Amino acid sequence: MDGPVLPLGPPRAERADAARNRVVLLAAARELLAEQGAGKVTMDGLAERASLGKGTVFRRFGTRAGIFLALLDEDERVFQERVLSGPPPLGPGAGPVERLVAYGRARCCFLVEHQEVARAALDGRAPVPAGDGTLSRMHVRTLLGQVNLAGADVDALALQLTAALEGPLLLYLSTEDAVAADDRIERFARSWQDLVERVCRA
Amino acid sequence: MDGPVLPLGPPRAERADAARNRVVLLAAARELLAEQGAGKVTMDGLAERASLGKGTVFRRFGTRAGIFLALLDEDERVFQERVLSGPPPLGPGAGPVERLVAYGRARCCFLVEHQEVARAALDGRAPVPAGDGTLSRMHVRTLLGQVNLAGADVDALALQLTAALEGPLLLYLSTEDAVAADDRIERFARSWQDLVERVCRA
DNA sequence: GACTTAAGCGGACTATACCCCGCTTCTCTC
DNA sequence: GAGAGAAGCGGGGTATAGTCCGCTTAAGTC
Repeated sequence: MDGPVLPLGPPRAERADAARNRVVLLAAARELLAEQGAGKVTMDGLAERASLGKGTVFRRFGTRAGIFLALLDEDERVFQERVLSGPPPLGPGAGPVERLVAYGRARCCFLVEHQEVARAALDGRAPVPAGDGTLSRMHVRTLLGQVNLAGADVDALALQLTAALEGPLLLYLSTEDAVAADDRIERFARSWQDLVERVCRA
Repeated sequence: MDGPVLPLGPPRAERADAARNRVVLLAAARELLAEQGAGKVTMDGLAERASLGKGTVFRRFGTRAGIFLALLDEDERVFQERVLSGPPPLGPGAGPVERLVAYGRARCCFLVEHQEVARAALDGRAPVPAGDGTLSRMHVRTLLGQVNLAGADVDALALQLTAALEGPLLLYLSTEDAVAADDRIERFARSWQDLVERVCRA
C-alpha cells in the first residue's frame, strides 16, 4: 500500500520524456523568437515547431508568459554565476557599495539585451507578479545589509532600489529605439551609480 | 471642395453620441469592476452591460488595458488637482524635498487604492508602455530640479525614483494580502521618505 | 428642412491563450 | 519482464481580445 514510506523529500524527479520535451520546447522557442520576435511566438506555433501537442506546451510552462520566464531563467543562471562567484567588483571581493554599482550596471546591460523577453515574461493577470526580480531584490538586499545604513528599512529600500533599476526598463522605456541603446545603458548606469552612492553615503 | 480652409486647429470636436457613449461605457465599466473585479471585465460583457456594440467599446478604448487606463485617468485627475493646487506640503508652498516626501506618500496611497485598476492598465504588448507614470515622472522631475543636486542627471534620477515609487506596487507586490494594506502603505511611505532624504541631502 | 459627409456604430469573423480529459508512456517494484 | 500507478501527452473545445466593413446618424451647409 505504501511502498517507500513518505518519499516526499524530492517530490519526484522529472520524467525523462518530459525533460527531453522541455529542452526541445525551449530550443523551438528561441528559434521562433529569433526568427519572428516575441510577439509572434504563439502557443500553437511553438507546439507545431516542436512537433508536440499544444497541451504539452501548457503543461510545461503554464502560461504564455511562462515560456519567456523560462527563457529568461536560463540566461539569468549564467548572469547569476558571474554575480555570485565571478571576479570583483561584480562578484565577491569588493566593498558592498562598489558591488552595488557594478551590479546595477551589469543588470542594466542584461535587461537591455533581454528586454524583449523580459517584457514578454511579465504577466498582467498573474496572481503572483512573477518571481522575476526576486533574485535582484535579494542580492541588493544582501549588499545593502552590508552597508551601515543607520535607521533604514533595508528590506523596503532594497525593494525600491530594485524597482529603480528594473522598473524603467520593464515599464517605462520603449523597446523601439534600440538604436541609442548603448547611450541609454551608459546613462542609466551612471545614474544608478549616483543614486546608490547618494543613498549609501554616511 | 474645401469649405472651411484648413480648419485643422482642433481636429474636430467629439460627436455628441460618442461622448454620451463614453460616459455610459465608463460607468458600466465601474459597475462591472465593483461587482466582479478587474479580471472579470470583458469587452463583450462591457458592451452588453452598456447596451452597445463591441466595436464601439474598441473604438473608444482601443484595447482592454485602455479601459482601465481611462478609469485610472479619471481618478488621476482628482489626484492631480490636489498635487498642483491643493494645500502644502502636497501642493505648492512647501520646499521641494518636503513636497517629494508628501507626493510619495500620497501617490503610494493612491496606487494602493487603485492597484487593481493600475495593474490592469498595464499592457504587456503595448508598443508604447502606456503614458502611465508619465505624470508622476514629470512631477518628480520638476521637484528634483528645484533641489540643488550637484552633478546629478535629473531626468534619469527622476525616472528611477518614479520607478522606485510605482514599480513595487505595479510589479512586485501581490494584490492579495489587502489585509495588511495599511501597514504596507505606512512602511512604504516611510521608506520613500528615507530614500528621498538620502538622495537629496547636501 | 433636405443634402452631404464623415464620424460613429454593430456584430459577425478571426486569432489565440488556456482548459479538459481520455489515451499513452514512463518508471518503479517484485 | 510483467503489472500497477502515476506522470505526461494530444488535440479538440471554450472564452475572449481585437479586426473589418457595410449601415446609421450626427452635424454642419445651402
